[in-house]
Amino acid sequence: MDSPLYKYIKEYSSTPLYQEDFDEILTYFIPKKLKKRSYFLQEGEVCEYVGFIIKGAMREYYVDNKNREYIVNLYVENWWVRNRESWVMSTPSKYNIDTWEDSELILITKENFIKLKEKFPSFNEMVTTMDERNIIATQNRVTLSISLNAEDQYQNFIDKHEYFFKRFPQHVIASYLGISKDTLSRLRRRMKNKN
Amino acid sequence: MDSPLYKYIKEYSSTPLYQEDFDEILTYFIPKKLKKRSYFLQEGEVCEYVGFIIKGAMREYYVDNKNREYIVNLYVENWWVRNRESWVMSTPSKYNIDTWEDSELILITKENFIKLKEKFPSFNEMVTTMDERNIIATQNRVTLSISLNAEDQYQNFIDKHEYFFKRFPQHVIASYLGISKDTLSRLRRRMKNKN
DNA sequence: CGCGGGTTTGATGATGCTCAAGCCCGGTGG
DNA sequence: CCACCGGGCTTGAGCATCATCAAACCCGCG
Repeated sequence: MDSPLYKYIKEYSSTPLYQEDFDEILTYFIPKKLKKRSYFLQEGEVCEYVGFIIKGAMREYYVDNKNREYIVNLYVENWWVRNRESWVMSTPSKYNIDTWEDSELILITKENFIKLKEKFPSFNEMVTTMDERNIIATQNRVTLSISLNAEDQYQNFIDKHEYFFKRFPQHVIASYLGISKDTLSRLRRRMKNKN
Repeated sequence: MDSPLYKYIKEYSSTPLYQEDFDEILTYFIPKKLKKRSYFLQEGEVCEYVGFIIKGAMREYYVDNKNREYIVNLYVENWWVRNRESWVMSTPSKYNIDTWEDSELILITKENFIKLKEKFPSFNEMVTTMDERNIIATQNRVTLSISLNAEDQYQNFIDKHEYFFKRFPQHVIASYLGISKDTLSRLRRRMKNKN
């Protein structure tokens, strides 16, 4: 089986998963293609679906009252995408999610997602693992943001997230790190001169 | 039943929980008292237990190579405490967790924690809810840290976390917010003058 | 050739840090 | 009862870092 989702479940769960079970799992998903720069979720909408990214790149961002954009998450192939708060609470999203490249996803509703967790132990285990990793990664991001300066944050980003680094332009990465594109450009020059 | 844990499970799960089941759940926990300023977890140790705080206040912090402390999490009554990364991965913790007040906890090992999730649906649901809230809260913290200046972060902290505000001194809150105690002191004066 | 998106650069200013000193206050021991 | 101590908070001077804004540049593409 060469479905990316199948591989993903195998990787993040130790419970066996039979072919026919996976086939059933797949029936709960809806394929969806999104052209570059189209919304997966817009501020004010309730996030009804979780998406699994087969192909593409996406970003999640927040717009403040001065119309500044802050990119809070980036997503590429084999990532789950949703706004957690809106999805869990069924409240209007404070964030936007859109595609940075043409993308292919498979979508599933919250109800079906929960159903799959109850019915298939391997699916459930995969979700637990994924959530745990999410918690660890986000916590790490907080720690880095309060303990590192701009340059060290950027260096750490390059080291740990090459898969993002190759896919998004500098000003997107700057926003993700909470620094201005100008500062990022300058510190890149400084770093280049050092080596 | 007036056990704080019982109330907690009821609050964070919609599945019924029978008295005798809860009694069984409790047998998996180990009571533990910790005097003020003693460690729950020290850097380098593997986090073997999750603790549920019955009484007390704790902090989790990171020490960098210049010996600066960065407080990354605060905990009070009715919170679960652990270092997630060390607990999940069974790797040496990069963080310290200690008590800020005399505290009473009940502890449970990872194996037993997983056992309870499998055996008691209400326990499992409570854990899911708790993890989801954790993800939402931490994500929010990231968003705030990249989009707000020091003053607005502090104001937001006061508004959203009075239960921490009352329990920890200023310099601890400053560290939690990623700003220096001096800056916090100054912006408090500025804010006072405004009103 | 011109356009658009992305990056660089300079000038300037705001924000927050560092370090050292002093203050306040509650607790303790003589 | 007073002196002292320690923890926490405040304050000032000087400095480092980073943001802002505007302009220029670069390059791929229609």
